[in-house]
Amino acid sequence: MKNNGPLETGCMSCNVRLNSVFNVLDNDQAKDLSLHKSCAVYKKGQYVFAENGLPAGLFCINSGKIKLTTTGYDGKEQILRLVKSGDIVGYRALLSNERYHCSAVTLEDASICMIDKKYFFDTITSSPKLMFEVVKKMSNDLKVAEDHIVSLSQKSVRERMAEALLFLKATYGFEEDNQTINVSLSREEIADYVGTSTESCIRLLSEFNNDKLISLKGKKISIINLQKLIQTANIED
Amino acid sequence: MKNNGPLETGCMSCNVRLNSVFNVLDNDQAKDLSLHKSCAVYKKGQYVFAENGLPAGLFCINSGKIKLTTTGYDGKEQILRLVKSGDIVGYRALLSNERYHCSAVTLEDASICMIDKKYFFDTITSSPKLMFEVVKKMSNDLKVAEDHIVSLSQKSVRERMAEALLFLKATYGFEEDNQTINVSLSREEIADYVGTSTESCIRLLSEFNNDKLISLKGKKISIINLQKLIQTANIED
DNA sequence: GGCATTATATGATTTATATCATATAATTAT
DNA sequence: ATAATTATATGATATAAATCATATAATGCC
Repeated sequence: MKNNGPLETGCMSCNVRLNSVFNVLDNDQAKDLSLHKSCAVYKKGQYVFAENGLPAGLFCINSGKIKLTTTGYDGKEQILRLVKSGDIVGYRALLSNERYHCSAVTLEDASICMIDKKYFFDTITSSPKLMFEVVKKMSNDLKVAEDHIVSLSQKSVRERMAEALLFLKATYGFEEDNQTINVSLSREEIADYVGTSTESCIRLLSEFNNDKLISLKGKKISIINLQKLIQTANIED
Repeated sequence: MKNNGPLETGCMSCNVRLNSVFNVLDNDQAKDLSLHKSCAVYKKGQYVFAENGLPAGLFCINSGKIKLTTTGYDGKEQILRLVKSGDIVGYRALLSNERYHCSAVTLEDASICMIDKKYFFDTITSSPKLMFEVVKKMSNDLKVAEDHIVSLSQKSVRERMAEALLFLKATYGFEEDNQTINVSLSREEIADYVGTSTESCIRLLSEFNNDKLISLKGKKISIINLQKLIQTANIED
């Protein structure tokens, strides 16, 4: 996969107010915002930002899916978050004035806006509403991370694998057939999210397939028996 | 351990401005703040707040140590964060207007202030400086949580155990002897942080003790060979 | 102060999962 | 198209760590 960098385009088509945190802005604020953002088109596999880089602004996903990934030990990747259109990325390092501690990589072709750093800070400083939206976003990411910690600490790889499929479904939803998870990840990427080896990931997916919990077609995973998958994930209630 | 609830006291002795996030307030703001907080003394093992409860305010640790813990699967505890004096707790649920997703329990006798919810919201809304301090705090907690995810995903229990000791040292520091970690946790609590069984935790501590990386005296753990402990934790550079 | 309970310790056994190995299928490049 | 590379699949083996078991030490309680 070649990385020629994103293709800069105008912002005619993209409406940043569709992005969750910005829908608290009024019309004037939204108009002003569009003057301070630049849109770009990214090919699948391109970096939106990279670990250790300095944030120049806030990224808003207009379309496409993104993984936030960090390099762990012996170069093994860890997928920390999965992001969908409407979401913001790169807000953590930006807000705390740090370097990125993870990279953002597109999982498919994507259209992404960048809002200038200074403008973003001015806007959230003057709009508590927007600030609270961003805070809620970070708060949710923290909660999700801590849930992941509990899962990694206490669940088997098998349970976490089932849980991961439910998480992918919750994040990206189904395709039109109402059963195929609407994202294409390699087995390795799934393993890098679950915290297991690629082989174990492949094996467990095969097993779930044999047990008719899911069905596999290339990278496409369909949930056939949701109830049993939930049981396998050992989700309490 | 009996839980008779915290003992309410006046706020003569405690100075909330010592708390990290509040040192951005000016004198007038700090004076005003002390009118809207109430101090209480907690015995070791008491709950400051409990999972699923609704936040009534923000807690500031004047003295004492706190664990944030959540109940995982089969009732197994997971320690999510360890908090020391000067820190705030309960900010996440408060800011996102949710119920607590973890409990806060004192690890030793503690003196803790609570700042009224409404007053806290008014203050951070009118003081972007304070808001940014709280945001930085949450940002850091998110970073720490994500580092923990990588560790849980990619490291062995043995490595994580060594890492946990270094983490405890980094969080609470040494006692006067300059080698004893300044916190008393049960083996089970350490296991609940590391994500392992109590037996494995005990076994590994014994092993580190035999290998002269640490020395054990009851719940007190001293780091004898920091260099080797770092190696055992497999910390990269 | 002695009894009950809980925490720590350590041994024996089992098991989930990583690792190593090899094969086939699917992409990508030439 | 064909070769080369990468992804997926599955078997065999090794091992870290959980679990079960029992003993001792420490702590809390009447």
